[in-house]
Amino acid sequence: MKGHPMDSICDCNQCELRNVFFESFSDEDLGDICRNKTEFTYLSGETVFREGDLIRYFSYLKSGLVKLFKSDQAGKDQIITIAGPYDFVSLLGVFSDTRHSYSVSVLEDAVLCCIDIESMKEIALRNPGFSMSLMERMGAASTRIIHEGLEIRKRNTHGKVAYILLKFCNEIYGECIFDLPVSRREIAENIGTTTENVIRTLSEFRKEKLIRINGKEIEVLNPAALERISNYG
Amino acid sequence: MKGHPMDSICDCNQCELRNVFFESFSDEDLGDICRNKTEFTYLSGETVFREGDLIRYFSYLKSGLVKLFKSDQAGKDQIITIAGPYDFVSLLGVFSDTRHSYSVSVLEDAVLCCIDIESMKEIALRNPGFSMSLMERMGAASTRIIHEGLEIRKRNTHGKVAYILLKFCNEIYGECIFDLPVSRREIAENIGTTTENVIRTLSEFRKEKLIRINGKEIEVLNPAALERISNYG
DNA sequence: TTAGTGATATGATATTTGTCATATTATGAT
DNA sequence: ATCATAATATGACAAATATCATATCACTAA
Repeated sequence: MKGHPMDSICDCNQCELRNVFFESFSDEDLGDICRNKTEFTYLSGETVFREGDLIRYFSYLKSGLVKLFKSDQAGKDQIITIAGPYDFVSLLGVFSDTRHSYSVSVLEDAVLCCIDIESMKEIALRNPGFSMSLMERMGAASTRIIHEGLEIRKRNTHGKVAYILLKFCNEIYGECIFDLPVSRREIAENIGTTTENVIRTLSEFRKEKLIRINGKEIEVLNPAALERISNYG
Repeated sequence: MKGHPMDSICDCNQCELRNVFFESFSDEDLGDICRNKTEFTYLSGETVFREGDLIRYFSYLKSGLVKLFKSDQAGKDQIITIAGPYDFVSLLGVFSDTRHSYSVSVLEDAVLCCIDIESMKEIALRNPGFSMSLMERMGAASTRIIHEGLEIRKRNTHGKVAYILLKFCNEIYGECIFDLPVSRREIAENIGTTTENVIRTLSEFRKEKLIRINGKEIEVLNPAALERISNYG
């Protein structure tokens, strides 16, 4: 699946994300980026790229939600992280590898800004301030993923599920009521347990009135108690 | 603990690591690095820096073995990774953060090459090729840590212990017989289980003649079987 | 509509893992 | 040498987790 290039190419000068990623840019460099970028829209369920595909773009998410994941030989997936607006879709390997080391697929309709990787390298090479801020931002993204992995690794199943629910509340949606963008199986693939354990744990949280469940809709009724469980209760 | 600056400052021109980290350097830049770096030696058990300390250096390991770890409020440690020669000690946060987000201590007597962080930033800002190769190398380091975290997350205890033993064989020492540089507790802190489980699992591997144990000395007798267990047997 | 498939849900059970107790061996300090 | 402490080791048991079976529900395709 290739995504759908937008007819109306956005104007990078007006891009609300300019300050986030390209603050140190001159107008010329911004023009360069603008000419060498394509915006792609994807529908929920579509694949952006697969592990092993050639890297063509440096890309970041303007809107929507995607998952980064790896598949093993048995076909089982392992979710690395869920990325939202302002997050990078191409991680650090983008400048050193020729092929993607993970797959990306879309959880909620998404718009990606994709900049031709060779152009990106050229611009970085003649704009050291940009290289530096890129390094800072990509460093922060990697640090976040590493940190999240450690947080998950040290928790038991209850703590893991509480942790991921709070991530949806606090980081992804910013509210205590939301539609889960992933299946129970995907939660399991994210936190490293089985689908049944996720379902069971969610049911237990429901019985204890910590959350309300209606299919994909989740409401966190007692965030403080979930925090306690997440911090190992 | 501050480490012990070497009396004989090495000549970066002669440094065997030059090709690894600073390939794109001009002689002038190399001279700059050389003037702004200090080599520190540390003994096994010493601390290089602690989580929360101000970042003063960009540093990499010339020789020896160190652990990168985080401590929680209860004082329990979690090992992020074990780093060897040619590995970075300062990770990606080094250019964006002011304080270290993890601690580093020494497992085997180590020599660190430490370059003043402000000098490093200046040099990177006027040498975009260097920024780029730095980004590539730090990217590869982060990718390795993320990958290792995923590999650990998906294994059960036997698989985790087999995985870490094979890491010592294949990646750290390059032979099947070696002295464990870490305690059983540290292995547990690395793979996310308890000390008892590590000890028990090692004993089981010994009883099944997969390994030979003599205190810290380990010999892997059946790497193929360990591989099978690591790949989930 | 109906059949088929995948997601959610729950129970039963076996296995794995964590916890607690205890003993022995190393290691380091005085 | 002696003491204290940490590391290693093992058993017993409780708790957590994985596995297997089964049922219902939702959704898609024909």
